[in-house]
Amino acid sequence: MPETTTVPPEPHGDERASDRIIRHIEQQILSGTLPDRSPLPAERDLMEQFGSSRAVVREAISALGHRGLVEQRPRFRPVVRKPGVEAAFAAVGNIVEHLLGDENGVRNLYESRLFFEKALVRQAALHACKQDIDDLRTALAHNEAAIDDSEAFYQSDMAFHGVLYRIPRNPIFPAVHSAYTSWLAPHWSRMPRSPERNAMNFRSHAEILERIIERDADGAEIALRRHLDTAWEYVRVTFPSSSTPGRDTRS
Amino acid sequence: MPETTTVPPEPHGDERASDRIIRHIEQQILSGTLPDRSPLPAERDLMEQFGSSRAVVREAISALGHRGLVEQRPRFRPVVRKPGVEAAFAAVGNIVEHLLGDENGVRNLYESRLFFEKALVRQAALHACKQDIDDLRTALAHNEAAIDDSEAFYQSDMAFHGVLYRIPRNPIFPAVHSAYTSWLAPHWSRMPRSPERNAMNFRSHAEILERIIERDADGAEIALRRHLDTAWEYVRVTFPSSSTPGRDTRS
DNA sequence: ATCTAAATATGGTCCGACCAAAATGGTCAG
DNA sequence: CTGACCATTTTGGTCGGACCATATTTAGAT
Repeated sequence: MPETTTVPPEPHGDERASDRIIRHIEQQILSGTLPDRSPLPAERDLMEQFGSSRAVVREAISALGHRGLVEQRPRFRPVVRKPGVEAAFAAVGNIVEHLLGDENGVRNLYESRLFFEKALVRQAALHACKQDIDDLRTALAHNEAAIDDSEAFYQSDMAFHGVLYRIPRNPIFPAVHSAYTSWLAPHWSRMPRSPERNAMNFRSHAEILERIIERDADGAEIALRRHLDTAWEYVRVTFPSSSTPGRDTRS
Repeated sequence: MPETTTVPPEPHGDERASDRIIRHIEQQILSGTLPDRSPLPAERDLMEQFGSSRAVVREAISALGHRGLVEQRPRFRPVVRKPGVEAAFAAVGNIVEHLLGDENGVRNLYESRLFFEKALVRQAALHACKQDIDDLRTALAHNEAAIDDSEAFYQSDMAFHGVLYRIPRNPIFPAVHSAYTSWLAPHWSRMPRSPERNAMNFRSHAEILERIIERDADGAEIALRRHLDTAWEYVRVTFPSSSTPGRDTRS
Protein backbone atom coordinates (compact mmCIF):
# COMPACT_ATOMS: atom_id res chain seq x y z
CA MET A 1 0.00 0.00 0.00
CA PRO A 2 2.69 2.55 0.50
CA GLU A 3 4.19 1.99 -2.92
CA THR A 4 2.49 4.53 -5.11
CA THR A 5 5.43 4.93 -7.39
CA THR A 6 3.82 7.68 -9.42
CA VAL A 7 5.41 11.08 -9.53
CA PRO A 8 3.85 13.53 -7.10
CA PRO A 9 1.82 15.83 -9.36
CA GLU A 10 2.81 19.02 -7.58
CA PRO A 11 0.48 21.22 -9.57
CA HIS A 12 -0.48 24.04 -7.25
CA GLY A 13 1.46 27.16 -6.52
CA ASP A 14 -1.34 29.05 -4.80
CA GLU A 15 -0.94 30.69 -1.45
CA ARG A 16 -2.76 30.57 1.82
CA ALA A 17 -4.63 33.64 2.94
CA SER A 18 -2.18 34.11 5.77
CA ASP A 19 0.69 34.58 3.37
CA ARG A 20 -0.59 37.99 2.45
CA ILE A 21 -0.66 39.07 6.08
CA ILE A 22 2.73 37.54 6.69
CA ARG A 23 4.26 39.41 3.81
CA HIS A 24 2.64 42.63 4.89
CA ILE A 25 3.75 42.50 8.50
CA GLU A 26 7.12 41.23 7.42
CA GLN A 27 7.56 44.27 5.26
CA GLN A 28 6.34 46.56 8.02
CA ILE A 29 8.94 45.15 10.34
CA LEU A 30 11.75 45.49 7.86
CA SER A 31 10.72 48.97 6.85
CA GLY A 32 10.56 50.05 10.46
CA THR A 33 6.87 50.85 10.42
CA LEU A 34 6.73 48.33 13.20
CA PRO A 35 9.77 49.24 15.26
CA ASP A 36 11.90 46.64 16.90
CA ARG A 37 10.78 45.64 20.38
CA SER A 38 7.31 47.04 19.79
CA PRO A 39 4.25 44.88 20.31
CA LEU A 40 2.27 43.67 17.36
CA PRO A 41 -1.25 45.07 16.96
CA ALA A 42 -3.92 43.06 18.68
CA GLU A 43 -5.18 40.08 16.76
CA ARG A 44 -8.63 41.57 16.55
CA ASP A 45 -7.26 44.75 15.08
CA LEU A 46 -5.28 42.84 12.54
CA MET A 47 -8.27 40.79 11.50
CA GLU A 48 -10.14 43.98 10.90
CA GLN A 49 -7.24 45.57 9.07
CA PHE A 50 -6.84 42.62 6.75
CA GLY A 51 -10.44 41.56 6.61
CA SER A 52 -9.56 38.04 7.58
CA SER A 53 -10.67 35.77 10.32
CA ARG A 54 -8.77 35.55 13.53
CA ALA A 55 -7.61 32.06 12.67
CA VAL A 56 -5.76 33.39 9.67
CA VAL A 57 -4.28 36.23 11.63
CA ARG A 58 -3.15 33.86 14.31
CA GLU A 59 -1.57 31.56 11.79
CA ALA A 60 0.28 34.48 10.29
CA ILE A 61 1.58 35.59 13.66
CA SER A 62 2.55 32.05 14.50
CA ALA A 63 4.45 31.79 11.24
CA LEU A 64 6.26 35.03 11.93
CA GLY A 65 7.10 33.67 15.33
CA HIS A 66 8.60 30.53 13.87
CA ARG A 67 10.57 32.64 11.46
CA GLY A 68 12.02 34.61 14.30
CA LEU A 69 10.54 37.93 13.28
CA VAL A 70 8.39 38.19 16.35
CA GLU A 71 8.86 36.76 19.77
CA GLN A 72 5.77 35.27 21.31
CA ARG A 73 5.40 34.24 24.90
CA PRO A 74 2.40 32.13 25.90
CA ARG A 75 -0.08 34.76 26.90
CA PHE A 76 1.65 37.96 25.99
CA ARG A 77 1.49 40.29 23.10
CA PRO A 78 3.85 39.19 20.33
CA VAL A 79 6.86 41.47 20.20
CA VAL A 80 8.62 42.52 17.05
CA ARG A 81 12.19 41.45 16.85
CA LYS A 82 14.23 42.41 13.84
CA PRO A 83 15.92 39.35 12.50
CA GLY A 84 19.51 38.84 13.42
CA VAL A 85 21.94 36.11 12.72
CA GLU A 86 21.22 34.77 16.17
CA ALA A 87 17.55 34.45 15.37
CA ALA A 88 18.45 32.32 12.40
CA PHE A 89 20.40 29.87 14.46
CA ALA A 90 17.77 29.88 17.14
CA ALA A 91 15.23 28.81 14.57
CA VAL A 92 17.15 25.67 13.73
CA GLY A 93 17.59 24.78 17.36
CA ASN A 94 14.73 22.32 17.47
CA ILE A 95 15.83 20.44 14.43
CA VAL A 96 19.42 20.25 15.52
CA GLU A 97 18.21 18.84 18.76
CA HIS A 98 16.79 15.92 16.87
CA LEU A 99 19.92 15.47 14.84
CA LEU A 100 21.80 15.24 18.08
CA GLY A 101 19.70 12.28 19.04
CA ASP A 102 22.29 9.76 18.08
CA GLU A 103 25.79 10.07 19.34
CA ASN A 104 26.92 10.27 15.77
CA GLY A 105 25.13 13.56 15.37
CA VAL A 106 26.92 15.01 18.33
CA ARG A 107 30.18 13.83 16.92
CA ASN A 108 29.51 15.40 13.57
CA LEU A 109 28.57 18.65 15.14
CA TYR A 110 31.52 18.65 17.43
CA GLU A 111 33.83 17.89 14.59
CA SER A 112 32.42 20.70 12.54
CA ARG A 113 33.18 22.93 15.47
CA LEU A 114 36.70 21.65 15.64
CA PHE A 115 37.02 22.28 11.94
CA PHE A 116 35.69 25.78 12.33
CA GLU A 117 37.82 26.71 15.29
CA LYS A 118 40.94 25.36 13.68
CA ALA A 119 40.38 27.87 10.95
CA LEU A 120 39.65 30.51 13.57
CA VAL A 121 42.90 30.14 15.44
CA ARG A 122 44.76 30.10 12.19
CA GLN A 123 43.04 33.30 11.25
CA ALA A 124 43.80 34.71 14.67
CA ALA A 125 47.45 33.77 14.42
CA LEU A 126 47.74 35.46 11.06
CA HIS A 127 45.57 38.51 11.48
CA ALA A 128 44.78 39.22 15.11
CA CYS A 129 45.38 42.84 15.99
CA LYS A 130 46.69 44.08 19.28
CA GLN A 131 43.22 44.55 20.63
CA ASP A 132 42.34 40.98 19.83
CA ILE A 133 45.42 39.71 21.60
CA ASP A 134 44.53 41.83 24.60
CA ASP A 135 41.03 40.42 24.60
CA LEU A 136 42.41 36.92 24.50
CA ARG A 137 44.79 37.75 27.33
CA THR A 138 41.95 39.10 29.41
CA ALA A 139 39.81 36.08 28.72
CA LEU A 140 42.70 33.86 29.64
CA ALA A 141 43.19 35.72 32.88
CA HIS A 142 39.55 35.27 33.79
CA ASN A 143 40.09 31.68 32.89
CA GLU A 144 42.88 31.25 35.34
CA ALA A 145 41.02 33.07 38.04
CA ALA A 146 38.11 30.66 37.72
CA ILE A 147 40.02 27.42 37.85
CA ASP A 148 38.65 26.58 41.27
CA ASP A 149 35.08 27.36 40.34
CA SER A 150 33.99 24.91 37.67
CA GLU A 151 30.84 26.79 36.83
CA ALA A 152 32.64 30.07 36.43
CA PHE A 153 35.34 28.33 34.50
CA TYR A 154 32.82 26.94 32.08
CA GLN A 155 31.66 30.47 31.42
CA SER A 156 35.12 31.86 30.98
CA ASP A 157 36.04 28.91 28.81
CA MET A 158 33.24 29.76 26.44
CA ALA A 159 34.22 33.39 26.62
CA PHE A 160 37.76 32.58 25.56
CA HIS A 161 36.59 30.66 22.54
CA GLY A 162 34.11 33.45 21.94
CA VAL A 163 36.89 35.94 21.48
CA LEU A 164 38.26 33.73 18.75
CA TYR A 165 34.94 33.93 16.96
CA ARG A 166 34.91 37.68 17.16
CA ILE A 167 38.33 38.25 15.66
CA PRO A 168 37.23 37.91 12.03
CA ARG A 169 34.81 40.78 12.69
CA ASN A 170 32.01 38.93 10.94
CA PRO A 171 28.73 39.07 12.84
CA ILE A 172 27.88 35.61 11.63
CA PHE A 173 30.70 34.04 13.54
CA PRO A 174 29.71 34.91 17.08
CA ALA A 175 26.28 33.59 16.21
CA VAL A 176 27.85 30.35 15.13
CA HIS A 177 29.64 30.24 18.43
CA SER A 178 26.57 30.71 20.53
CA ALA A 179 24.82 28.13 18.43
CA TYR A 180 27.56 25.62 19.02
CA THR A 181 27.66 26.22 22.72
CA SER A 182 23.93 26.09 23.18
CA TRP A 183 23.59 22.92 21.14
CA LEU A 184 26.53 21.17 22.63
CA ALA A 185 25.93 22.40 26.16
CA PRO A 186 23.58 19.60 27.21
CA HIS A 187 26.18 17.04 26.31
CA TRP A 188 29.01 19.01 27.73
CA SER A 189 27.38 19.69 31.03
CA ARG A 190 26.97 16.03 31.80
CA MET A 191 30.70 15.75 31.78
CA PRO A 192 32.42 15.73 35.15
CA ARG A 193 34.39 18.86 35.92
CA SER A 194 37.19 19.40 38.26
CA PRO A 195 39.81 22.00 39.04
CA GLU A 196 42.36 19.68 37.51
CA ARG A 197 40.57 19.58 34.23
CA ASN A 198 40.01 23.30 34.40
CA ALA A 199 43.70 23.84 34.94
CA MET A 200 44.43 21.61 32.03
CA ASN A 201 42.08 23.51 29.79
CA PHE A 202 43.55 26.74 31.01
CA ARG A 203 46.99 25.56 29.97
CA SER A 204 45.62 24.55 26.59
CA HIS A 205 44.19 27.99 26.12
CA ALA A 206 47.44 29.53 27.22
CA GLU A 207 49.36 27.52 24.69
CA ILE A 208 46.96 28.46 21.92
CA LEU A 209 47.32 32.09 22.79
CA GLU A 210 51.09 31.76 22.87
CA ARG A 211 51.13 30.33 19.39
CA ILE A 212 48.84 33.05 18.20
CA ILE A 213 51.09 35.71 19.62
CA GLU A 214 54.02 34.03 17.95
CA ARG A 215 52.03 34.22 14.71
CA ASP A 216 52.48 30.49 14.45
CA ALA A 217 49.33 29.46 12.63
CA ASP A 218 50.23 25.82 12.34
CA GLY A 219 51.24 25.60 15.95
CA ALA A 220 48.10 27.33 17.09
CA GLU A 221 45.99 25.01 15.01
CA ILE A 222 47.70 21.98 16.46
CA ALA A 223 47.28 23.28 19.98
CA LEU A 224 43.61 23.97 19.39
CA ARG A 225 43.09 20.57 17.90
CA ARG A 226 44.74 18.91 20.84
CA HIS A 227 42.61 20.98 23.16
CA LEU A 228 39.32 20.01 21.56
CA ASP A 229 40.36 16.43 20.90
CA THR A 230 41.08 15.98 24.55
CA ALA A 231 37.74 17.43 25.45
CA TRP A 232 36.02 15.09 23.03
CA GLU A 233 37.90 12.14 24.42
CA TYR A 234 36.43 13.10 27.74
CA VAL A 235 32.96 13.07 26.26
CA ARG A 236 33.68 9.77 24.58
CA VAL A 237 34.57 7.98 27.77
CA THR A 238 31.73 9.65 29.58
CA PHE A 239 29.19 8.40 27.08
CA PRO A 240 29.25 4.71 26.16
CA SER A 241 28.50 4.57 22.45
CA SER A 242 30.77 6.69 20.38
CA SER A 243 34.11 5.39 19.10
CA THR A 244 34.43 4.01 15.59
CA PRO A 245 35.90 7.06 14.00
CA GLY A 246 35.01 6.02 10.49
CA ARG A 247 36.71 9.01 9.04
CA ASP A 248 37.26 12.38 10.49
CA THR A 249 38.06 15.95 9.77
CA ARG A 250 41.02 16.07 12.03
CA SER A 251 44.30 17.02 10.53
CA MET B 1 5.57 53.60 27.97
CA PRO B 2 8.09 50.88 27.53
CA GLU B 3 9.69 51.45 30.90
CA THR B 4 8.28 48.80 33.15
CA THR B 5 11.36 48.89 35.26
CA THR B 6 10.64 45.59 36.92
CA VAL B 7 12.30 42.49 35.70
CA PRO B 8 10.13 40.68 33.17
CA PRO B 9 8.27 38.44 35.58
CA GLU B 10 8.58 35.37 33.41
CA PRO B 11 6.33 33.52 35.78
CA HIS B 12 4.71 31.11 33.44
CA GLY B 13 6.25 27.89 32.42
CA ASP B 14 2.91 26.79 31.11
CA GLU B 15 2.55 25.48 27.66
CA ARG B 16 0.06 25.93 24.92
CA ALA B 17 -2.25 23.04 24.34
CA SER B 18 -0.60 22.47 20.99
CA ASP B 19 2.74 21.76 22.61
CA ARG B 20 1.49 18.45 23.86
CA ILE B 21 0.42 17.43 20.39
CA ILE B 22 3.62 18.69 18.90
CA ARG B 23 5.71 16.67 21.30
CA HIS B 24 3.61 13.59 20.72
CA ILE B 25 3.75 13.67 16.95
CA GLU B 26 7.38 14.67 17.09
CA GLN B 27 8.12 11.59 19.08
CA GLN B 28 6.04 9.42 16.78
CA ILE B 29 8.05 10.64 13.84
CA LEU B 30 11.37 10.05 15.50
CA SER B 31 10.37 6.66 16.77
CA GLY B 32 9.19 5.64 13.34
CA THR B 33 5.59 5.12 14.36
CA LEU B 34 4.93 7.68 11.69
CA PRO B 35 7.24 6.58 8.89
CA ASP B 36 9.05 9.02 6.74
CA ARG B 37 7.12 10.14 3.67
CA SER B 38 3.84 8.99 5.16
CA PRO B 39 0.90 11.36 5.46
CA LEU B 40 -0.11 12.70 8.82
CA PRO B 41 -3.50 11.61 10.19
CA ALA B 42 -6.36 13.85 9.23
CA GLU B 43 -6.82 16.93 11.37
CA ARG B 44 -10.23 15.74 12.49
CA ASP B 45 -8.79 12.43 13.58
CA LEU B 46 -6.05 14.14 15.50
CA MET B 47 -8.47 16.44 17.25
CA GLU B 48 -10.39 13.42 18.38
CA GLN B 49 -7.26 11.57 19.40
CA PHE B 50 -6.02 14.46 21.50
CA GLY B 51 -9.37 15.84 22.54
CA SER B 52 -8.49 19.29 21.34
CA SER B 53 -10.10 21.67 18.96
CA ARG B 54 -9.10 21.74 15.36
CA ALA B 55 -7.42 25.10 15.82
CA VAL B 56 -4.99 23.58 18.25
CA VAL B 57 -4.30 20.64 15.99
CA ARG B 58 -3.73 22.93 13.06
CA GLU B 59 -1.35 25.07 15.05
CA ALA B 60 0.58 21.99 16.04
CA ILE B 61 0.85 20.80 12.46
CA SER B 62 1.84 24.25 11.35
CA ALA B 63 4.55 24.33 13.98
CA LEU B 64 5.85 20.96 12.88
CA GLY B 65 5.86 22.29 9.36
CA HIS B 66 7.93 25.28 10.31
CA ARG B 67 10.31 23.03 12.16
CA GLY B 68 10.78 20.98 9.05
CA LEU B 69 9.38 17.77 10.49
CA VAL B 70 6.48 17.69 8.09
CA GLU B 71 6.12 19.11 4.65
CA GLN B 72 2.83 20.81 3.98
CA ARG B 73 1.57 21.87 0.62
CA PRO B 74 -1.43 24.18 0.42
CA ARG B 75 -4.30 21.77 0.11
CA PHE B 76 -2.67 18.43 0.64
CA ARG B 77 -2.18 16.14 3.51
CA PRO B 78 0.94 17.04 5.48
CA VAL B 79 3.71 14.56 4.83
CA VAL B 80 6.18 13.35 7.41
CA ARG B 81 9.74 14.21 6.67
CA LYS B 82 12.41 13.00 9.05
CA PRO B 83 14.69 15.85 9.95
CA GLY B 84 18.01 16.07 8.23
CA VAL B 85 20.74 18.58 8.31
CA GLU B 86 19.30 20.01 5.14
CA ALA B 87 15.97 20.58 6.83
CA ALA B 88 17.73 22.60 9.47
CA PHE B 89 19.26 24.94 6.98
CA ALA B 90 16.05 25.12 5.02
CA ALA B 91 14.31 26.33 8.15
CA VAL B 92 16.58 29.34 8.44
CA GLY B 93 16.17 30.22 4.81
CA ASN B 94 13.54 32.86 5.37
CA ILE B 95 15.47 34.64 8.04
CA VAL B 96 18.69 34.61 6.10
CA GLU B 97 16.81 36.13 3.24
CA HIS B 98 16.11 39.12 5.41
CA LEU B 99 19.67 39.34 6.60
CA LEU B 100 20.71 39.48 3.00
CA GLY B 101 18.62 42.59 2.58
CA ASP B 102 21.53 44.92 2.90
CA GLU B 103 24.58 44.39 0.80
CA ASN B 104 26.54 44.11 4.00
CA GLY B 105 24.70 40.94 4.88
CA VAL B 106 25.63 39.40 1.58
CA ARG B 107 29.21 40.35 2.13
CA ASN B 108 29.27 38.82 5.58
CA LEU B 109 27.77 35.63 4.31
CA TYR B 110 30.10 35.49 1.40
CA GLU B 111 33.06 36.08 3.63
CA SER B 112 32.01 33.32 5.94
CA ARG B 113 31.90 31.10 2.92
CA LEU B 114 35.37 32.17 1.90
CA PHE B 115 36.52 31.47 5.42
CA PHE B 116 34.91 28.06 5.39
CA GLU B 117 36.20 27.04 2.00
CA LYS B 118 39.70 28.19 2.79
CA ALA B 119 39.67 25.68 5.59
CA LEU B 120 38.15 23.12 3.25
CA VAL B 121 40.86 23.32 0.62
CA ARG B 122 43.46 23.23 3.34
CA GLN B 123 41.84 20.10 4.66
CA ALA B 124 41.67 18.70 1.17
CA ALA B 125 45.31 19.43 0.53
CA LEU B 126 46.31 17.68 3.69
CA HIS B 127 43.95 14.74 3.77
CA ALA B 128 42.22 14.16 0.47
CA CYS B 129 42.38 10.53 -0.51
CA LYS B 130 42.78 9.25 -4.03
CA GLN B 131 39.05 9.02 -4.47
CA ASP B 132 38.62 12.62 -3.47
CA ILE B 133 41.24 13.72 -5.95
CA ASP B 134 39.53 11.72 -8.64
CA ASP B 135 36.22 13.32 -7.81
CA LEU B 136 37.78 16.73 -8.04
CA ARG B 137 39.38 15.82 -11.35
CA THR B 138 36.03 14.65 -12.69
CA ALA B 139 34.31 17.78 -11.50
CA LEU B 140 37.02 19.85 -13.09
CA ALA B 141 36.62 18.02 -16.36
CA HIS B 142 32.88 18.69 -16.35
CA ASN B 143 33.84 22.22 -15.60
CA GLU B 144 35.99 22.56 -18.65
CA ALA B 145 33.43 20.88 -20.84
CA ALA B 146 30.83 23.44 -19.82
CA ILE B 147 32.83 26.58 -20.42
CA ASP B 148 30.74 27.55 -23.40
CA ASP B 149 27.45 26.97 -21.64
CA SER B 150 27.21 29.42 -18.79
CA GLU B 151 24.23 27.71 -17.21
CA ALA B 152 25.88 24.33 -17.26
CA PHE B 153 29.07 25.88 -16.05
CA TYR B 154 27.28 27.37 -13.09
CA GLN B 155 26.10 23.91 -12.17
CA SER B 156 29.48 22.31 -12.57
CA ASP B 157 31.05 25.16 -10.67
CA MET B 158 28.86 24.44 -7.70
CA ALA B 159 29.57 20.77 -8.13
CA PHE B 160 33.30 21.35 -7.95
CA HIS B 161 33.01 23.28 -4.73
CA GLY B 162 30.59 20.64 -3.54
CA VAL B 163 33.25 17.98 -3.77
CA LEU B 164 35.36 20.07 -1.45
CA TYR B 165 32.55 20.04 1.11
CA ARG B 166 32.25 16.30 0.92
CA ILE B 167 35.88 15.51 1.55
CA PRO B 168 35.72 15.82 5.34
CA ARG B 169 33.01 13.15 5.29
CA ASN B 170 30.87 15.13 7.67
CA PRO B 171 27.21 15.23 6.62
CA ILE B 172 26.90 18.73 7.99
CA PHE B 173 29.28 20.14 5.47
CA PRO B 174 27.41 19.36 2.25
CA ALA B 175 24.38 20.87 3.91
CA VAL B 176 26.35 24.00 4.58
CA HIS B 177 27.29 24.04 0.94
CA SER B 178 23.78 23.77 -0.36
CA ALA B 179 22.75 26.43 2.09
CA TYR B 180 25.42 28.79 0.84
CA THR B 181 24.58 28.20 -2.77
CA SER B 182 20.86 28.57 -2.31
CA TRP B 183 21.22 31.74 -0.27
CA LEU B 184 23.82 33.33 -2.45
CA ALA B 185 22.29 32.16 -5.71
CA PRO B 186 19.94 35.11 -6.19
CA HIS B 187 22.81 37.51 -5.93
CA TRP B 188 25.13 35.40 -7.94
CA SER B 189 22.73 34.79 -10.79
CA ARG B 190 22.30 38.49 -11.47
CA MET B 191 25.94 38.64 -12.33
CA PRO B 192 26.81 38.60 -16.01
CA ARG B 193 28.35 35.39 -17.20
CA SER B 194 30.50 34.75 -20.14
CA PRO B 195 32.69 32.00 -21.53
CA GLU B 196 35.66 34.16 -20.67
CA ARG B 197 34.71 34.31 -17.02
CA ASN B 198 33.92 30.63 -17.07
CA ALA B 199 37.32 29.87 -18.48
CA MET B 200 38.87 32.02 -15.83
CA ASN B 201 37.02 30.22 -13.08
CA PHE B 202 37.97 26.94 -14.61
CA ARG B 203 41.61 27.90 -14.46
CA SER B 204 41.18 28.93 -10.85
CA HIS B 205 39.69 25.56 -10.03
CA ALA B 206 42.47 23.85 -11.88
CA GLU B 207 45.05 25.70 -9.90
CA ILE B 208 43.34 24.87 -6.63
CA LEU B 209 43.26 21.23 -7.56
CA GLU B 210 46.90 21.35 -8.55
CA ARG B 211 47.88 22.71 -5.18
CA ILE B 212 45.78 20.11 -3.46
CA ILE B 213 47.46 17.36 -5.40
CA GLU B 214 50.79 18.83 -4.48
CA ARG B 215 49.64 18.72 -0.85
CA ASP B 216 50.36 22.42 -0.71
CA ALA B 217 47.82 23.59 1.82
CA ASP B 218 48.98 27.18 1.88
CA GLY B 219 49.10 27.36 -1.88
CA ALA B 220 45.67 25.85 -2.20
CA GLU B 221 44.28 28.25 0.32
CA ILE B 222 45.78 31.19 -1.50
CA ALA B 223 44.45 29.98 -4.82
CA LEU B 224 40.99 29.51 -3.37
CA ARG B 225 41.14 32.88 -1.78
CA ARG B 226 42.08 34.52 -5.03
CA HIS B 227 39.32 32.61 -6.78
CA LEU B 228 36.58 33.76 -4.44
CA ASP B 229 37.96 37.25 -4.05
CA THR B 230 37.84 37.72 -7.77
CA ALA B 231 34.30 36.48 -7.85
CA TRP B 232 33.34 38.89 -5.10
CA GLU B 233 34.98 41.74 -6.92
CA TYR B 234 32.72 40.90 -9.78
CA VAL B 235 29.72 41.10 -7.52
CA ARG B 236 30.99 44.34 -6.07
CA VAL B 237 31.18 46.11 -9.39
CA THR B 238 27.92 44.58 -10.51
CA PHE B 239 26.05 45.92 -7.52
CA PRO B 240 26.39 49.59 -6.70
CA SER B 241 26.56 49.74 -2.93
CA SER B 242 29.02 47.31 -1.51
CA SER B 243 31.71 47.87 1.05
CA THR B 244 33.86 50.94 0.52
CA PRO B 245 31.25 53.59 1.19
CA GLY B 246 31.17 56.54 -1.10
CA ARG B 247 30.80 54.45 -4.18
CA ASP B 248 28.43 55.94 -6.64
CA THR B 249 25.61 54.00 -8.19
CA ARG B 250 26.43 55.13 -11.66
CA SER B 251 28.04 52.49 -13.82
C1' DA C 1 -10.49 -3.34 -17.26
C1' DT C 2 -10.46 1.68 -18.09
C1' DC C 3 -12.15 5.79 -17.76
C1' DT C 4 -15.49 9.11 -16.00
C1' DA C 5 -18.65 11.20 -12.78
C1' DA C 6 -20.74 11.45 -8.39
C1' DA C 7 -19.82 11.10 -3.37
C1' DT C 8 -16.98 11.74 0.37
C1' DA C 9 -12.92 13.16 3.01
C1' DT C 10 -10.09 16.76 4.15
C1' DG C 11 -7.72 21.12 4.41
C1' DG C 12 -8.56 26.35 4.41
C1' DT C 13 -11.36 29.92 6.04
C1' DC C 14 -14.85 32.15 8.69
C1' DC C 15 -17.94 33.14 12.72
C1' DG C 16 -19.15 33.67 17.40
C1' DA C 17 -18.28 32.53 22.08
C1' DC C 18 -15.94 31.70 26.60
C1' DC C 19 -12.13 31.78 29.84
C1' DA C 20 -8.16 33.18 32.18
C1' DA C 21 -4.40 35.96 32.28
C1' DA C 22 -2.49 40.46 31.12
C1' DA C 23 -2.85 45.30 30.52
C1' DT C 24 -5.22 49.35 32.17
C1' DG C 25 -6.97 52.71 35.03
C1' DG C 26 -8.46 54.44 39.25
C1' DT C 27 -8.57 54.42 44.40
C1' DC C 28 -6.54 54.96 48.63
C1' DA C 29 -2.96 54.54 52.33
C1' DG C 30 1.55 56.36 53.34
C1' DC D 1 3.38 62.66 44.96
C1' DT D 2 4.44 57.77 45.31
C1' DG D 3 3.30 53.21 45.32
C1' DA D 4 0.56 49.29 46.58
C1' DC D 5 -4.15 47.43 45.74
C1' DC D 6 -8.30 46.33 43.36
C1' DA D 7 -12.06 46.58 39.46
C1' DT D 8 -12.47 46.76 34.62
C1' DT D 9 -11.33 46.10 30.08
C1' DT D 10 -8.22 43.87 26.57
C1' DT D 11 -6.44 40.33 24.64
C1' DG D 12 -4.53 35.79 23.63
C1' DG D 13 -5.83 30.70 23.92
C1' DT D 14 -9.24 27.41 23.16
C1' DC D 15 -13.53 25.65 21.71
C1' DG D 16 -17.38 24.23 18.59
C1' DG D 17 -19.77 24.46 14.51
C1' DA D 18 -20.17 25.71 9.70
C1' DC D 19 -19.12 26.43 4.64
C1' DC D 20 -16.27 26.09 0.57
C1' DA D 21 -13.06 24.21 -2.79
C1' DT D 22 -10.28 20.81 -3.82
C1' DA D 23 -8.30 15.81 -3.13
C1' DT D 24 -9.37 11.43 -2.85
C1' DT D 25 -12.23 7.70 -3.18
C1' DT D 26 -16.13 5.23 -4.94
C1' DA D 27 -19.40 3.92 -8.06
C1' DG D 28 -21.03 3.76 -12.46
C1' DA D 29 -20.69 3.84 -17.52
C1' DT D 30 -18.28 2.39 -21.61
